[in-house]
Amino acid sequence: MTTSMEAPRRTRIQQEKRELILEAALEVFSTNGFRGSTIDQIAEAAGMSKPNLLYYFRRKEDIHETLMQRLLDTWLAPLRELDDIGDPLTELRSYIRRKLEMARDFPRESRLFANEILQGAPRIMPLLAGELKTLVDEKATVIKGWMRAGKIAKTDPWHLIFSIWATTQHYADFDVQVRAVLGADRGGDGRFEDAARFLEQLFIDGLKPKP
Amino acid sequence: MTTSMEAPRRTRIQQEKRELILEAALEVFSTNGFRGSTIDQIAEAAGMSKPNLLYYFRRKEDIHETLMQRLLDTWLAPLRELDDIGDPLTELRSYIRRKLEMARDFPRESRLFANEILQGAPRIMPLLAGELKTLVDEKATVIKGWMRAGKIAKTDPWHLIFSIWATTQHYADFDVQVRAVLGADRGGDGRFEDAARFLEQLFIDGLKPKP
DNA sequence: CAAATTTTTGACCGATTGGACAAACGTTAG
DNA sequence: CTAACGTTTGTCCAATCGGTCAAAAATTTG
Repeated sequence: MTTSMEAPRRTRIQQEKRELILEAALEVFSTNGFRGSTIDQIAEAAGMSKPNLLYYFRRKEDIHETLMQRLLDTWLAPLRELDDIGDPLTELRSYIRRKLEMARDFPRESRLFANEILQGAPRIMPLLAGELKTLVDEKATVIKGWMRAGKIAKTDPWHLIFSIWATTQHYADFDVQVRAVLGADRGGDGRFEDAARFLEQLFIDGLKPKP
Repeated sequence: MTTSMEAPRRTRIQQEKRELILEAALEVFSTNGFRGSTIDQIAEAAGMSKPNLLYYFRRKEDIHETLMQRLLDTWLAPLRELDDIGDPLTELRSYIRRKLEMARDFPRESRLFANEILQGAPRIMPLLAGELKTLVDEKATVIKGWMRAGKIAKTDPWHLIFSIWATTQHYADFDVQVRAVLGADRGGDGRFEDAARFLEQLFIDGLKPKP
């Protein structure tokens, strides 16, 4: 019984191979951008021939689109968890920590997203002005509530969120630069812990309510 | 007398046309990335034919290289001006303001740079580990001096610089996202002044020496 | 087993790419 | 005027691009 809604209805092989392709495509797209990446590169990284890859994804854009859809869900998860209940400073601290952990653990996803935005977000603009804006506005209201209640210092919630995004994602998107500047001694694995300490001091201490 | 050092020795037309090409290339490269841009696009944006463009720059890479060389000088100028003499908080405040002004006035340059770093900085890696690291280390020492003297609060100078870079450049590199989230009412020209106020509060208030 | 279906491949296509080249054109110095 | 030099263009090329297709190979189903 085929319903009007399109159901995936995928074989075991299809599921596995599609995952393999998406993993390879994430690697390639995140370092070369969409136009800078070729189907051949992705196919080779996935260990299959180009026509075989095109059997699973008919067009190059389809791979990118699937990747972006998945990305946005996991990418915004930390912000979604920012909750009204619970201590404001604790909430913000764990939000910053989670975002920094994502920059550390999923740098390719961060770069893929950065690439898309840098080029004017041609493929996800509607999502930015829709779903994303709604979410940010909602959380900005929560933060504003904390400020009105005197729980944290008064600032612009939107620009606060932007700054948290910018500083945390910087360690994924500009990783080469960070490591080059820090050098061999400080650019090792410890750089994320240093960053975590610094960002906590910058944001959390800075947000403590002023007497 | 032709010296062994290569001297430009350019015609007036050559100078003008090269500028025209570089201006066009900045526009194209910053929005499409290096591999995503074509010589035809640049030639059309510069109002000339492709062979004519290739008369002034033999290879596509030459245009990009020239652009990157110029970029780095102007890009690091604000940090170079960060001076030991003068009030520390004033110095840092004007550094942040200058960086934000550059994000506002030269977003294409910022995106060009971001594109290069995102893709692993294949063409400017030596500069990052050399000239840039030297400059940052030098300024970090200056900042550390201020901290030791009790003029500003103690933090990690390197990550402080990273955060200033990240937050200010965010308004150029992620401009589409910022405007989409802020919406029609707050996403207008005033967003840079809002950002300036927020960043001053975040960094400067946060850096005031603790009693 | 055999038939049906899914997966994989090699060969191929038109379009676009970066770049070469010689010829034509324009400009200027003697 | 004319020879030399600087500039511009049309044409062309090999390589690469995204994508098609029919047929072979592998797998699943009955």
